[in-house]
Amino acid sequence: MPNPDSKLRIYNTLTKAKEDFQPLNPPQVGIYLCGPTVYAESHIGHMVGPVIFDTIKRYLRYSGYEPTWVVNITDVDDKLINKSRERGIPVSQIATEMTADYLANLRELGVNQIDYMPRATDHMGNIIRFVEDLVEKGFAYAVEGDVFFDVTKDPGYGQLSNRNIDDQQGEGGGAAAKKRSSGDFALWKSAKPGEISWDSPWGKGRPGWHIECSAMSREILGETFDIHGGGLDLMFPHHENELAQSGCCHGKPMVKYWMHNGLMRAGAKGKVGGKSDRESAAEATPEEAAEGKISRSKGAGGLSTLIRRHTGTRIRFFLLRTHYRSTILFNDEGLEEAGVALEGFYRLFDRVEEITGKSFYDDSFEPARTRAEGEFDPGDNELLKQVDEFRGKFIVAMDDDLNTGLAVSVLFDWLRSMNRYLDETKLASGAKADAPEVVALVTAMQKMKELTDILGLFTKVPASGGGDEAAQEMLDKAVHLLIDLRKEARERKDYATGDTIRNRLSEIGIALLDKKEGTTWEAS
RNA sequence: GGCGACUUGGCCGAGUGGUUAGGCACCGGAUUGCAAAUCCGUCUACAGCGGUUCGACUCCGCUAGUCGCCUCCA
Repeated sequence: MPNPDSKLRIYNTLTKAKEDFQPLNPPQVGIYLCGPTVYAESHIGHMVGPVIFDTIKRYLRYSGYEPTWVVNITDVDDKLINKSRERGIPVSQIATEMTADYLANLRELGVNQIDYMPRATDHMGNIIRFVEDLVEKGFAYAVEGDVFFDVTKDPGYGQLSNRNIDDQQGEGGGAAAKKRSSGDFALWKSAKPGEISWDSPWGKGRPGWHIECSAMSREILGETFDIHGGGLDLMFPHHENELAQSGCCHGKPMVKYWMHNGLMRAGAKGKVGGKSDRESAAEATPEEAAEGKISRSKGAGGLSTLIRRHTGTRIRFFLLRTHYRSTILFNDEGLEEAGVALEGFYRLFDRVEEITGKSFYDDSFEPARTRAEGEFDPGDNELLKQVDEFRGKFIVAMDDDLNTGLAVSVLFDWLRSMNRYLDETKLASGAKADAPEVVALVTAMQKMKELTDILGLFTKVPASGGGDEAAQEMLDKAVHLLIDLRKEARERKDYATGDTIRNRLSEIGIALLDKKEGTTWEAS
């Protein structure tokens, strides 16, 4: 065993219970997360899965495992085809653009742990083989160029989402008439004239929605792997169908642990439920009220804009403050507050850097990379005893189904403890590096870094005052403050002061322009 | 109609059968030339009604409300 101390427990959607995490082939852990269909720009809801799984992978490695994480890109499907028709450009171009957008957003949020990002269109042969296999084994049938999965052949069908085929509302659509039973779903869809297509034993066509995940996960992670994740909305039909396809094709379970993250809701202020909701709903703008659940079809705003305004770190922190399985109510005030909360850490890191000369944002503190390596003896140092306790609490929280919210609260206690220590020891910038107080401080921060690295927080220097827009606004206000001071000085004929302000600003690269209607400024 | 999740203090959000979550905001104090920051402290809780129990916010039931999925939304 890589780490006999690991007591990680994970909530498994399939069994609806928290289970001890036991990988199939330790120390290896295979993780597959359903990625986006790249037909439009991503919104914040698309980041919940990536951020939590990025954290899960970091934590698994910290716990001594060797995780491999796959996120697929679905780059061919009906919505892409529609978009292509709308915009008059090829499907591939839309996919390329939107994939780039998605990747840029991931990068901003510090999601950098993905090992493979397979694209459906790169796995066509693989997908077709999978469908052929299912047909041969009698789980699927071809009708006029389409191939459907026969849900009646799978006695376990519905186990993940706990549904009964007979209870389901029927489905319309042109393909319905071809199906043996209404619950059957498409594995392969025949191409209409002019549509993007690939050759197959059933004629020209494209894959159905779910099959690409079954084919690609098998290719990279094997017929059975450890963790499969995605948003709660994918549980049915997407994951149910994947599970059915792969299970029937291989005669064994596809996945050991199914993990589903909660969905975001666009947020009016107030509670999600309860009495106050009626009022808060009334306060919401019609746009907000109509939005409800964030989804592409309802037009949630571009994520890149949000990142520019709030920074990726802030958004990541905001997501990690809540447990991954709960609904996150998302609004601007929430992000704003997350930013305020984060400030406290930035100030601590500044204080510490003053004293030690070490930056928290790089690897200056040389944190341990695994839990085993990070074990240490605090001796009878009061600070380090506390640190050891915080570290233990943090790990317990993470072991309990990735309770990042609780883990973050430990960080806040830790923060206070560090500030208290700095207040009491009165350490300042001249402190000797080998002074016992400084040595303890460095150790404490090293431990903190060890854990914040798991959450992927504080890995880069914070942009001052938030994103670009916020910084611009702040700069503008600051310059106007100086303009006002200069005006007051000139009004009492203190031209020396007035000119000093203008000249000094000019040296910085800010030109003041005196006009009839007042003074403005521009970057020179 | 079927399946499922949820309801914690001004707001956001953890958690537990009897013991301080945490954050933001507020208030009091320490510190500070003033302010900020920091520290200390206080104050607002577990939707309603029943039941189990020595004891429930935590378990069970009912009621009310909110939310999600039910063929292509992460």
